[in-house]
Order: sequence, then C-alpha cells, then structure tokens
Amino acid sequence: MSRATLRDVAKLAGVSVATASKALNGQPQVRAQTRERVVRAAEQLSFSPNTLAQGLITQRSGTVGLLTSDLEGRFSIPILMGAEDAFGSDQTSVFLCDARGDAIREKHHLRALLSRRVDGLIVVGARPDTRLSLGELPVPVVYAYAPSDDPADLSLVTDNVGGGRLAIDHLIRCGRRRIAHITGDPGYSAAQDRARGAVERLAEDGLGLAGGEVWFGMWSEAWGRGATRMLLERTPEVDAIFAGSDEIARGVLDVLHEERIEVPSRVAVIGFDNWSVLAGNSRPPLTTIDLNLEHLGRIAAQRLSAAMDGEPAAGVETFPVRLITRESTAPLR
Amino acid sequence: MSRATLRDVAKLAGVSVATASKALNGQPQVRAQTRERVVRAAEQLSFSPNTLAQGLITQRSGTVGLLTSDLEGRFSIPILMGAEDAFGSDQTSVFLCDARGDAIREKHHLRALLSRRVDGLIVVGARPDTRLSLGELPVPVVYAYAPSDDPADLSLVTDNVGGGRLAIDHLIRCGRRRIAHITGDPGYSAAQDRARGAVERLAEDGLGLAGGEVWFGMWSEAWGRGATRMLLERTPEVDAIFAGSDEIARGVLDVLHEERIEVPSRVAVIGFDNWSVLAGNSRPPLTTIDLNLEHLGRIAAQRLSAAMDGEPAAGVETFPVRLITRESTAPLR
DNA sequence: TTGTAGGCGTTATCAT
DNA sequence: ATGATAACGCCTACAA
Repeated sequence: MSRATLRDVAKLAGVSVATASKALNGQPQVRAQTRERVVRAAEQLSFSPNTLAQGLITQRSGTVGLLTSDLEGRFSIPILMGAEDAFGSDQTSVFLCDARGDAIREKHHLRALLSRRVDGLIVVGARPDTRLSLGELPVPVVYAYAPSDDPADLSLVTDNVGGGRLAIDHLIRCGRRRIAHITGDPGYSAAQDRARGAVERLAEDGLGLAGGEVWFGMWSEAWGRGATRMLLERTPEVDAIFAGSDEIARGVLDVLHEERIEVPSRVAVIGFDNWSVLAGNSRPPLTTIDLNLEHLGRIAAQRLSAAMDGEPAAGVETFPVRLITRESTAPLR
Repeated sequence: MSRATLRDVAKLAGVSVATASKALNGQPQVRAQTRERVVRAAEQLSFSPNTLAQGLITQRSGTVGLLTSDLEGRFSIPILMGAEDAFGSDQTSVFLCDARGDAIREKHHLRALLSRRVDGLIVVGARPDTRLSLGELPVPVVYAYAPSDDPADLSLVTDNVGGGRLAIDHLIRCGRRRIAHITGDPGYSAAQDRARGAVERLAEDGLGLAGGEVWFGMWSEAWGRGATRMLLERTPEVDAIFAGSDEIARGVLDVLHEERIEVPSRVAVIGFDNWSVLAGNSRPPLTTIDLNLEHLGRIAAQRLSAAMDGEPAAGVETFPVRLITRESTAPLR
C-alpha cells in the first residue's frame, strides 16, 4: 500500500491535477461525469490528500499542541480527553507533550510544536496553583486547570472555593452542625481555597469548624486516618467530616469503620475529586465533589478554536464543580 | 511575534535562501563569517523552520500516531508516557487519538493520521485481549498491550501467565501452602492467564488452590470483599490470597481487617497492577505485580523507530512483569 | 564559497 | 468545464 499523489489520480482519471483537485474538493465548476471519474480513480488508488502540503498553502496545520506537566496525574487526563473530544470531530489533531514538570523539557516541546506550526496550544498544569506564562507566542494559548500568572492570558480553572462551599452546604442540609475539615498539603491553593469556601459557608449559618481548625496535612489515605484518630480524640461529638480529597476520605472512612462509628448515620463523610476507583468502591460509596474536568477540557478546546478564528479572550474563567451524592452522607433523622 | 521564513532570514543576512539553508543546517561549504551572519539573522527574527515544508521534501513528517482505545484506563497512560518519552521530542512528535473503543471513531482517526503522513503508528488496547488488526497500512504499526490477531503484525504484550507464576512463587517462598486466588471477569484473557500461571506454579510444588477453584468475578473492591467472605467461610485455613488486581486486593484486605485476621502474619495478600494509589496506601501497603507498562511503551517506540528505518518485525513479544514487595506479604515464622 | 533552479503535493488564479 | 501556472517554505543538485 504505497502513496498515491493527486497527480496519479489525475493521470488515471485522464484530467489535469487542477481539475482533480476541484473534483475532490466539491468545487462546483466541474462536470458531474468528470467528478465521478476522478472520485473513482481516487478510491482505486486509495488516495489520501497530503495534509502537510495543504497546510503549506492554507497556512493552517490543523493541529494543536497539548502541553501537560504530568500525564500520570489524574487531573490532566480528563481535561485532555475533553479537549481531544471537542477537537476530534473537527479536523484538528492533537500533539501530546508531557513536560514532566520540567521547565527545560517544556521549552523543548514548545519549540518543536511551534516548528510543527500548531494552530494553537493548550497548557494543562498538574495542580491548580498559578504557573508561569509562556509569554507571547505566535499562536493562541489557553491555560487549563493551572492558571497563568499573566492576566493577559486566558486561563480556565475550577472553582475550589465554590467546591468547599458546596460540600459544607450539603452537610448542613443533611442537618449536620459539628463539621470538621481534613485536607491536604497547605501549600496547595486547592487546599486553601476549599478550606476557605468551607469556612465561609459555615459562617453563613453562624457555625465554625468542629475542633476549631482546618486539619491540613498530606494528600494521602494515611493522613486521613491519622487526622481522623486525632480528631475523634479531641472532638468526639463531630457529626460530619469534609475531606479535601477522596484519598483522604478513604482514610477517614477506614478509621470510622474501625471505630465502629456508623457512616452516615452518626458521622457523614464527603470527599473531593470524584476519583471513581476510590469514591465508587468505598464502604459506603462516597459522596464527593466532581471537578467537571472533562468539561473544562472541552471548553478549553472551544476557546482555543475561537481564538484561532480571531476571537481571543483573556483573564481567568472559573467553572463550577458539582456534588455527586452517594451513600456516605444522608439527612440526620 | 509573527512568523519569519527562511527568505526573511536570507534577506536580512544579505545572502540567498540556499546559503541561508546551508548555514543553518550546518553544511560545511559555507564561510564561517557568513554562517555567523545568517545565524544571527535567524535569532533576530526568532526564525523557526517550518517542519511541514521540510516534511514535504524529506517525505518524513517526524510524527507518529498513538491510537488508544481508552484514555482514562490506567493501562494506556503509562504506555503512552513511555512511548512519548522514548521518541526524543526533537525528532518525533506524537499525535494522540482516543477512539473510546469505537471502531468507527478509530477508522476516522486512522484516516486523519495517514493524511497527516505520520511515519508510524502505535496502537494501544484497553485490555490485554487480542484485537483486530488494522490491516496493511502504508506505515509501520506496533500493537502494545492488546496484541493484533494477525501474526504478521508486531505485538508487544505483558506476561500475565508469568505474573501469576511470580505471585504464587513469592507466596510459596514465604512459606504459604494454602493459597487462594480471587480474580476478575473470566472473560478477560488477563484473568485467565494469571490464573493459569498461578495454577501451574502451584502444581510444581504439588499444590492446588486452597478451596479448589479460582474465584472469578469482577474487577472491583466489592467483589474482593464478597469473595473473601465466602472464602473464609468455606476455607478458613487459607494462609495466602492472590488477588487478580489491586482493587480486588483492597477488598480482600478490608474484610481481613474487619475479621481481625492479621496481614501478613496469618494471611498474606498479594495484588496485581501496582496501581500506586491503591497499593501504596492500603493497610498494610500491598505487595503486588508491576506490569512494567512504561517500559513496554518505550520498547514500542523503539520497535517502531526500527521499522520506520526499514527493519520491520512481526509476531508477539512478551515482556516480563516484576514483583513489588511491600508489607502485605512476609515469611511465615 | 555562493547563487540559481527545480521540485515536494496542494490549491488558487487565471486563461482557454 | 478544464488546464496551465504560480505560489506555500524548504532543500539539494548543479552552475557560477
């Protein structure tokens, strides 16, 4: 199976390359009968137009670059899927580049992408903290998940503050009043923002955190377990725990279970991330907050398309998260 | 930041495009002084050669397609990372395409990739069962994880039988003799192969499975819990459990913990996949089998490069898995 | 050592 | 309705 060129098709159909081109591209000024001949010739040779050559002329490669900083991270993948999906039906293909959090490698990839004449770039960070802007580039760029530090760039982020509010709101609606918050590394803006949202929402009902403080620590099950043990010792009357991630929530559930404290009847638990392998399989299945990352990716692709079509945007757009109700929370009866 | 062409560089340097080209590409027949001028001009204009145009001439696009059937699956990602890693980002860029297990979409992507003149293709399946060959293509193809049904294709797979053997071997070395096997959907060749390896290895020591049968079911924690309960009822003397996945292993550990059966002192548990969020965070941390998928991806890239350089290969290559020892297994004392 | 010319596969603009 | 012809950006004989 070798590669037929338009010339081959034209020759086989007995027309000029120009006519063949027009016939194949559905231009009107070509006799139906001629078009038919060309199309058949193309099929016969299984002709496939060389997009590179087309791009040379149209000044559009029909490709975009997806620059991620950690592929294995569970956050980049859904975004990446959403973006790939939104472009998919179009005629744009996606170059995947993983910089592994290394600035050098990122520069390297950037160079390669630009020389491949990508029409645009999506940059997806590993964590929702602000990252360095790539600066001015000959193609439009959209930052997803991790916002750029340059307000002239367009950044798309999830609403972590809103997520914290939403979690607490749900627990309050379940009749809980003594709510604790166990979360991860305080160096992450995600941890800070979720905590802030939680505290704000509590305040609206005249409440404070059970135990008085946010339990910052690490994004791990082990920390969830450790913090829960300390919490139970210090504040045994707690009736709900908002965990900053599903991993932490698993640790929380584990200790609760061990202590024979019933979930949700005595203590309700809510997680964050909706990482299904963790949230869907726990005992009981975990109520949690979904970041809508796939949607974020889809929007990123749309914004990028718009920018490529000459309608650029700037600033930070924040997207809402949503509550996934499972069985680890329920109204107090 | 617009786009300088080689002509612009040549003009600025006061030479012809041919000379500029030679100067930039390190050809010897150009005076050092001239080269210097050209290079400076290129830098000044931040010139970046148009890879598409180069590809038109060299008949090589410097791109490969990565056709995956499920991105969210935890198996494609490491392979994809390995492959992306192995292609030096300067030489080769990777087009990512997710067919979502849909044959139509796959055809669609394939068409697009070929018209983009990719130099090669890596096809990575979602599960290790045989998949349909893409047939004869104008570029080399390597199948990774899921082998092609056509022996003329090159397929790279992990050794699931060997994995089963390895797991049992480890348990036997720990002094266990009453070993049960709880695994997932029997419709997966992975489940069958791992079970076969396990049974074979047991037989070498004159042993059979504790309880007599493999416990096939589903790839979930819930099944791991359910099966373990039934197992303990029917075969309480079991001293080790080989779980077909880390998810299942988590369920196993959960019930063992609930029943106050000590791990590993009374029952050892080994998982499969080394999915770190599950295996690394369990109580105790889980001994498991790592599929070396990143390595598989790296090899896939190498084989593809070789094929692109005119050294094709065919058949199925099977790659060894490896034991990750954590704390859920230990010698019986 | 440098420049000229032809061509890679397409499309668009003219003639015919 | 069809066909030459000139681009697109680059590279590589070949000529000067």
